[in-house]
Amino acid sequence: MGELKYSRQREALLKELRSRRDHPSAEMLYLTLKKEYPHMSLGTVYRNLALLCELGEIKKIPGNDGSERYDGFVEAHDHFVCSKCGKVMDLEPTAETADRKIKNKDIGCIEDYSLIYYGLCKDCYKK
Amino acid sequence: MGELKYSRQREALLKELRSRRDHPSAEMLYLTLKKEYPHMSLGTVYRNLALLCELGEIKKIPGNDGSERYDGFVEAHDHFVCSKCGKVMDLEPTAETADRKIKNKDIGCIEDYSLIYYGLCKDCYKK
DNA sequence: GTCTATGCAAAGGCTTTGCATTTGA
DNA sequence: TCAAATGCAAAGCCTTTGCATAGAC
Repeated sequence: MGELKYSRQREALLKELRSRRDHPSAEMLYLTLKKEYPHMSLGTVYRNLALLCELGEIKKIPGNDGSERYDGFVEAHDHFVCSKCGKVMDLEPTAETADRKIKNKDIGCIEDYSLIYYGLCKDCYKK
Repeated sequence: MGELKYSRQREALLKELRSRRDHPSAEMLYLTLKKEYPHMSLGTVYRNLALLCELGEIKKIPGNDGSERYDGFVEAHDHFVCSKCGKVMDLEPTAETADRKIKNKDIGCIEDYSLIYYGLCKDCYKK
């Protein structure tokens, strides 16, 4: 693989993702960034999201509506996804889960984990 | 919504899913069922998978390769997904995770959860 | 100058949907 | 008989890719 060159778009994307905790989709990010960079393309957003994931700068979360969500915070934490409105919220990590080690035993080597709770968020629960 | 009518295809689909623990995708199921029911269509597989999920008979697991995987066993348990070959394996549920209750507090109402570990399976780890 | 990143649009892959027909009760 | 389920194909949606151009070093 080649060298990594600076790109204004990539910097803006990472900055945007680090500034919000609402776990946006690629398109949500695209729409936001388009305001500042009118020529920004969706392809560039996807390419940089994939790159940033590989670099470990961000994380991908499977959304409930067919699109992937992105999280600019990589410290261990869990998520809650509202089945009705699709909102994604952060939860404190559970110690037991984070500590589980099965390296080289039954499974192989665990590198990461994703714990997602599903249900109705406060707002949707009321209705 | 209307009544639920018996369908040979749906029964075969559920039976197939209950008979294996490899968490197949819709297409994998389709290919298997096509042997017994040559006219089986992918659309029918998808429609019945969605229906069985709603009924709580099966569960959907976000795959690592862009396609969803299906699990015919709904008792609480966790999963391990190999980042290399895409294989999905079962893991014992972690008590702490399963017990977490946040109903009506910070979040809303938790109805379900999905805990997925990522890494390299035994086979892929060796290489 | 050279290689990476971008913009744009087309292509891909998985899933959903429309509609005429078949099937279960 | 009549709504539900199916088969088939077309349409949808999100994401990836090809290619010419712009930008970083």
